[in-house]
Amino acid sequence: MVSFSDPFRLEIIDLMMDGEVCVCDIMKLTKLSQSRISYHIKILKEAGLISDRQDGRWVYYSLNKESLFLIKEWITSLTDYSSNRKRCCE
Amino acid sequence: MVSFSDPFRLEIIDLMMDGEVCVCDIMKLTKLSQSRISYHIKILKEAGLISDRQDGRWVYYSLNKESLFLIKEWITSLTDYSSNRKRCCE
DNA sequence: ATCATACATCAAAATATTTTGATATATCAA
DNA sequence: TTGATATATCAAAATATTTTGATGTATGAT
Repeated sequence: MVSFSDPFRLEIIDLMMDGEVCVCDIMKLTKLSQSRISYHIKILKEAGLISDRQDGRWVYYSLNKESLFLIKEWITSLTDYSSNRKRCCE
Repeated sequence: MVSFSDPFRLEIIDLMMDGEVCVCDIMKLTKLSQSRISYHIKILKEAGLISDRQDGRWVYYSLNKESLFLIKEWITSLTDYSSNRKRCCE
């Protein structure tokens, strides 16, 4: 969740919408530098949001649907549980 | 989305799960300082994630279900569109 | 009118994140 | 085996966010 916190990471996530991308794809599509992309990719990977698959010199990244699903479930739980019960400092 | 990026904000959001809370509630439940809470509340408010309602000296905050729903839709679009089509640097 | 309470705001300090540029590693092609 | 490409990693610099403590504002109680 906390790894969603950077606009460039959101951009990278959006690029993965329609399938696998390699760092070189992201470079072409975003004009970000290579090390900058690797840095953000690392954060997304550590958060479990993306998966990687190496093929030769390329590493393909794609969204990890399961973790995205878990986040959706968390958001659902936030709103569903809410009974609008009021509370305050006694 | 970017406003989810702080663990204390996530904690505050979780507290709002079961209804409205005021800053004083959050203070009691988290032991964060008042100005610290106001700071995070402000960020959540600016992101449209929470709504506020004043009642006398108290301000009650609650989750904005619509904006949470929009986030869920965005996540859904990320995974649903994905046809796992491969792509690479030509 | 005065005081206490609830919360907001502000500037400075503390801390964390991001960017950059250099270098490292692995793979493939020639 | 040499050279080029794809990506990772690192340390320093740049930048952004968060925390703190002080002060401000509005409300309601006495």
